[in-house]
Amino acid sequence: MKNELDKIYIPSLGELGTYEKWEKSGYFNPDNLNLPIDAQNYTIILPPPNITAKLHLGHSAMLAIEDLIIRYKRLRGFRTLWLPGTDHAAIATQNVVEKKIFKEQGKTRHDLGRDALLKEVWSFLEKTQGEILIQTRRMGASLDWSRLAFTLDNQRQSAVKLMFKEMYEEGAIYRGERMVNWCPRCHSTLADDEVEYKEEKAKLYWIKYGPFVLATSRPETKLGDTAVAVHPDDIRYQKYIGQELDINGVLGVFKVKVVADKAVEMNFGSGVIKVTPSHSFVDNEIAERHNLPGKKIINEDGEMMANCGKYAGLKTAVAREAIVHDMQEMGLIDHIEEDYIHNSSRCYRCDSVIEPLPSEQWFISVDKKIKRLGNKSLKERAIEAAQQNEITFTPERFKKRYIDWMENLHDWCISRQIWFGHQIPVWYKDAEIYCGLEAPKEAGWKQDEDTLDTWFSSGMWTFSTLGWPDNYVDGKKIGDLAKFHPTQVLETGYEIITLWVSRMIMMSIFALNEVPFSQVYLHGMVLDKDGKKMSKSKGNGIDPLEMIEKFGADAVRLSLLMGFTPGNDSKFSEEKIETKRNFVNKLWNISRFILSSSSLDEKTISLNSTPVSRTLADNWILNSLQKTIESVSKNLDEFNFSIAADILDDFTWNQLADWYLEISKIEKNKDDILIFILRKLLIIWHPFTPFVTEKIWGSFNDSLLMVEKWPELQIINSDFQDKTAVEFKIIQDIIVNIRNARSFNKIEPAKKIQAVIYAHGLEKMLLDNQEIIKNLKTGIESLEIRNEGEKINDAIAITVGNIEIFLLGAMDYEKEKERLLKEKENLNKLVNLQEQKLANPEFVDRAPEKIVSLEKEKLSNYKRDLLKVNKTLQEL
RNA sequence: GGGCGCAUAGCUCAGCUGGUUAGAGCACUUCGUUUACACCGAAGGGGUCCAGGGUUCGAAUCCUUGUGCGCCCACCA
Repeated sequence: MKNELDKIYIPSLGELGTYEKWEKSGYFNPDNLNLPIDAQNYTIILPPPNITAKLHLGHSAMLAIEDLIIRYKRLRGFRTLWLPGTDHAAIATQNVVEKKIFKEQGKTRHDLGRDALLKEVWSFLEKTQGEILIQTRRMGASLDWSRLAFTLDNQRQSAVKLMFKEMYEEGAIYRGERMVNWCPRCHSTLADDEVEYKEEKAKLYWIKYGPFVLATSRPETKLGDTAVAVHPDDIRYQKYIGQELDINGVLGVFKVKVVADKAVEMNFGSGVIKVTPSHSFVDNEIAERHNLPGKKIINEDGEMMANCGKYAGLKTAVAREAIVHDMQEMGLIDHIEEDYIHNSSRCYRCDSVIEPLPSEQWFISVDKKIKRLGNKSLKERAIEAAQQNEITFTPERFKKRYIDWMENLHDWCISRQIWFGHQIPVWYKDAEIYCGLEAPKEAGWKQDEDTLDTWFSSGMWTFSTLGWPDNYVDGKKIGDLAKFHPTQVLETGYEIITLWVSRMIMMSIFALNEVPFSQVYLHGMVLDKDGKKMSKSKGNGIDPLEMIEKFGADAVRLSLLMGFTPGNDSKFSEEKIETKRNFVNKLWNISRFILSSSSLDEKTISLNSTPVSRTLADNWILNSLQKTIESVSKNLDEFNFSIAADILDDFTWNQLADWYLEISKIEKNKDDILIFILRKLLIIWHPFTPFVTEKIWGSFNDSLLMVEKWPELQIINSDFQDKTAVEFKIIQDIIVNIRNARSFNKIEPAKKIQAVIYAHGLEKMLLDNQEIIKNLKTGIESLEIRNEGEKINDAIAITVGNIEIFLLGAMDYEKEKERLLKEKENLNKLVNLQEQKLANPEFVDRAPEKIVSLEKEKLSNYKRDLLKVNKTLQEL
């Protein structure tokens, strides 16, 4: 079969149909690939996008990279699984929906109640999830949709429950009163990374505190103080350490202990701090070290508690004013610093000020020694995995970031006081507590109202999607889990290495005692053209769908793959996509040119074996194709996607299109070679630009390109390879120099000139290629090639190595003189430099011999050229 | 405060373990509608590789200091 191609490639016409063809073929599903039993498996689990909003360009980059890897591996004969899914993103999603409801109906979640709110969330979710899946398909992602998962679907729900239960039974999950970040507005704990810090001005109160004067920004917490602390080395306060002091406060005299702790900085403030163990993280740690009691004085609404006398019931900010007022009357305020700048901690959702509170919460213990992990803790195993390179990072520097973060990890608070998410599978009845997969049968049990941190379920993503726990029987993996876990690569943005990557590693280690992936590849962020983060509120975002409509998915993919190196952010603009669109069109037209040859018949078109090369150019291009295949394969194997694309781009445009196709118009009968190259080229480009390559392939093949075989690395025999490259370079140089000379001398392109070439030993080679030299945009009317001859006056003289070229009939003496003078100057400089270098005994004695001889050769070449130029100049 | 990264052509960036005259795309200048492509072709101009110091026969590349950006973590009483 052979169908004519249109003059310009219009992506929007064919992409949907092409994707449909792929999907219908069933080849996205590894079970349908016709592979030998011993084919290796290759798995990537797609980082599930949040269903809070449509996809942005960051997601597109992720899809482009992962699809590139997967398509490449599929072509190389791996049993590839790329598994799709979405993330319920508990807090984020509930927040979006809450805001929406408040805007539309003026109601809060408490007005609606749990069930009604959840109903709203689910209907919201259905809509955005649909949009996300459409966007993903439009990018060309070859995901196995038959295995689509959601972090909160039924299967994942039962997996999460079991995981919780197992961890609870091992003691890896516990309930306890700990300091948490509490948002009084959302009524929920926040993870450390959900807290944002904002610099702002506040008042700093210097208060009289027994024998001390100390600074505080929160005088109301004085009611909860149980100690003061100083640095152990601070000579000013040595005598107080260990004493118990009576302190005068707004509610009367109370006792504090003086402790010495290194957390206190001597040079900050007065070097004395008050310790409020129940309402400050630092103070809490000090209290733990010194065994100090805590006193809770602020409740979950951010109000002063009953134990605060007349201040009870006041919001903390109000209480602060009142207490400062009273302290001033009592003469307890030394002075007040007005413009004190500090960081206030805020809720990342509602911007409320965070209250650190002791609260009853569920935690994952990262330090507990766990029997099934050989009496190591989750933290130890997770660090070990990176240190011993069970998991490697690209780029490598993120290994350090991961390990540093892991080492400082505190117990992970996994309970959240929101409604959307996995409800904690624990039931209470009076003092009894039950953890299980379902509610106890008897009446009177009440389930814990809290839900789990969203990262708990997404931490299980690599194995919950592969059928854990059903596929894990008596400690043995079966089915998909056995085939596809551990996965090969986790590809994601570097910003969630701590939030997500680390959690997946811990969860997988606990559940399966194996790492979830062997390789972590981290991409950077896609920024706008000014280097700012794209965001909806700033309105600087670029909508991927719009770009796909305009330029095609292939162009969008290429723009995100090229010039994008691992771990580095990339500034992005529409122009970049445009240039890639141009390339896609170029590839289209190259194919169109090759396929439109009238002599192409069915036999040639289906030809798959290496054609015999007949000329130097044939040899050169096949040789070059082979090198390209080799180095593209190597770079893809090493995740150097951008470099691989650059190499391919260079071959396709600068070698094939600019040279070989032009030559093929001169040296005829290259159909077999051209079609051979085209076949290989389409296969290699396919992982980058799947749509256009599949479309072209489909115009002369009945099979699908996506499951073709990657070319063998050795396509031609390697004899004379180097000779070929050198010889063809000479031809190229001759041509370029002639064009150059024409351009410099302003010889009109249409004007035909005569040329005489003295080949000095390369006569035969040049004669073999004289048609090319004559016709390849050099505008030569007659060409004479001889081994040597007399110098021709009245002609533009060019030298290429030993070869002398004279262009007759278009001499402009002034121009030519100018050119030669410039060349002379340049050569003089080079000769000087080179002589200096070679006169340096240290260089000659100590540099490798190869380098020295190379440099010597260079010098003699320069000198020879200089002689020639001088001679010509004289003659002019 | 601790850690990491970046600084190369007007712009966006490549340049791995040091070795021909430092590259690409875009932009710019000149020329060109040759039957694959104007989403094109030919030729060209443009760089003290942030600064200082060091290692080396040789440094954009390695070490060190400084400057200017960016990010991550901790959080200041």
